[in-house]
Amino acid sequence: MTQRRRPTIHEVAKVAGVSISSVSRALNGNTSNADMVARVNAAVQQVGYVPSVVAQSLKTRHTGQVAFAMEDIGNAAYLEMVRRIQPTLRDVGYRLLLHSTGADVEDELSVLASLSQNYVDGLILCPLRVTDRHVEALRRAAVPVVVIGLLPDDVPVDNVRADSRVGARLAVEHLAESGARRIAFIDGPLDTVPGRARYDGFRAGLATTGLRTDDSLVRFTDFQFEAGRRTALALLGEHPDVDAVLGANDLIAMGVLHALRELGRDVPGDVRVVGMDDTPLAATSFPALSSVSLGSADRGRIAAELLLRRLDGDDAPPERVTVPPSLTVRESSR
Amino acid sequence: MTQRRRPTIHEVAKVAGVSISSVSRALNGNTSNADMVARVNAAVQQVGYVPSVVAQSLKTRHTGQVAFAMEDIGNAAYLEMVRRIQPTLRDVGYRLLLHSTGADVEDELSVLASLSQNYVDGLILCPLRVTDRHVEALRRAAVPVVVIGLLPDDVPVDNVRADSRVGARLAVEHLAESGARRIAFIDGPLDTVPGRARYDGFRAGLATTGLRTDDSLVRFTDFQFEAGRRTALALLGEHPDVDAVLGANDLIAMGVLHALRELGRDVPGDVRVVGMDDTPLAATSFPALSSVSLGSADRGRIAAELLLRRLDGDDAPPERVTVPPSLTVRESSR
DNA sequence: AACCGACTCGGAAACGTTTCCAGAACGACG
DNA sequence: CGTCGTTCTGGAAACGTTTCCGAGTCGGTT
Repeated sequence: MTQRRRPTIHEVAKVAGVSISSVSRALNGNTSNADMVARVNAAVQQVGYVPSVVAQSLKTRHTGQVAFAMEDIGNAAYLEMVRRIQPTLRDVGYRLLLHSTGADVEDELSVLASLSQNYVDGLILCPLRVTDRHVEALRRAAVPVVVIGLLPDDVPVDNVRADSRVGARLAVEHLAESGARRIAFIDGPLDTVPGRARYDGFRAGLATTGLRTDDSLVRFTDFQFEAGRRTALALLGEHPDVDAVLGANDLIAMGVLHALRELGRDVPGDVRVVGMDDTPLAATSFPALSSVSLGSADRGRIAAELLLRRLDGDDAPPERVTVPPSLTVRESSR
Repeated sequence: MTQRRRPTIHEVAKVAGVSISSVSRALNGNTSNADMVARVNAAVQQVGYVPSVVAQSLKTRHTGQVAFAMEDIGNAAYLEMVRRIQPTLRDVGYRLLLHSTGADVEDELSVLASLSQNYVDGLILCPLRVTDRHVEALRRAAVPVVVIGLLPDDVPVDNVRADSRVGARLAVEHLAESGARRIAFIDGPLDTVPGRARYDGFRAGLATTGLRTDDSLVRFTDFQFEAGRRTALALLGEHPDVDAVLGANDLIAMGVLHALRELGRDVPGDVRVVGMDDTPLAATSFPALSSVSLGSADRGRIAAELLLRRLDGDDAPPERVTVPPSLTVRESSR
């Protein structure tokens, strides 16, 4: 490997026979003399010059980079977000940095703190939960931040949220309309933001449809397939009269489908099932799973757009966008 | 927002009453005088100093960043890779940049070219296919590159590959051992690297098990769920005697499962099904899908480790690692 | 007591850009 | 023909670090 030093703007200037300031101007379109531009371009070609983004960043004080931080990219919801955030940013020339915090609150905070190092121009953050220290860190963040998820009203930061409360209510109303009377709910942990919101939405749905609230039909477990399966087996054993189950996410709902199959109950004939998040799992399961989409892709796109506005210098007051949920009915509840 | 300028090493030096060189040395552990270190640290605390990584990068000529480029992060195989690459790099202080090239060869090449801008210290690349221009670009890449996927032998670049040929053979041998005699294969496009390798592996498996090769039982379609389902419906209509189907990935195999269900054929009683890639889909489908893992997570981890070695200055000849496939047998072929 | 080596510290020069500023060139106008 | 305004160019100063180099201090050896 020939360890030749890569050419700088000085080489170009020498070859073109002009000053480095003229080279810079020609390359950045700040010159009108066509002859100068042509000479510089020729010299650039000749020496194979490529600007150093690091030096540019140092001088211009922006990096052309944006970070996205979330718990685990393996989570389908975050994955959908990345898939929309990346092209949105890329189209206007930003690079995307990924931070998987791995469910570690300290790690989340250290990402926020590290923003002072100025290695990115902005951040999109999906916090697991929002502590006082988060609020403090968000207040003094060195660059614009957009938070995807619930956020106290007084935190001066752009915010995009899903409405999983309404989402859960939608699911319950749909199940009730299609004839279900004994609707069970398998939720995630109640001390997480989505777990809580979905529980509230479930009860709200029961209330609006006039169904009786029976907390013995509600279980809290992890947002995982096996957890959903085992919990469903137990629940259905104790309450054979259940005629519909709402899973707090698609993985749980898939577990429920498995459990029902093991118990020999027909879906949707005996029991209807609905999941949440509307991941690719839902469309390919058998029977195909009805699911409430919480608009992950949209949330990602909107967050990216909000951030881009800030990076453009917009200093309007922070915005709060709520993406409405939508239910896709498939065979599991038809 | 108080637009106060963030403090530099000069502020720290002034407050501590020492020179900027001493501050730099103290912060980088190049000084032994405990008193100096203490004073500098105190000053750092007092003014709230955080080093500028951009300035550091300019001076030290490395950025602490690594890029990972692939077609689409939505693909489960790439997703698994990212999930292992990120922590591996993070543990030694590197940040990860994501490039989804979106099946665009030009975009892939432009990523390679952009390496000359020196915004990353290294790259992990999963090329769709390897053209002459790729080879040329890889040869003159400005920073170390590790390629995940097939690569001509003479390209001087670290390389990690799966062995989907052996993977497909494994699947066929397993199906034959469990009693299948008429094994069909639904492959992806034959002009893609994995499509070709899996086809070869399928035929090799038939050969080693002594089963007759019948190309009317092989179909080429897209690596997608719907494609798999429709192709399976057609295939099984024409050949009702098929007693096993290998899908070239899990999505195709899921489509096959659906098709069999629509046709009222029992799995695995009437027809056994095996997929490839061993994605999360496989474990949650019903019946749970047997699948050949091509070691995406391992490939990601190994690629990251190889790259780290290069970044550490290792200039040994390029390495070539092949990750062996492994079959996980689940209900769909038991 | 003088000298020598080891060690520490400050000054200054990089790293590769952008941009401010001042001067040169030049046409136009009085 | 002199002056003024405009346009273009080159020099030089940043941006915020790291690191080289030389000067100074100090303890130990002859």
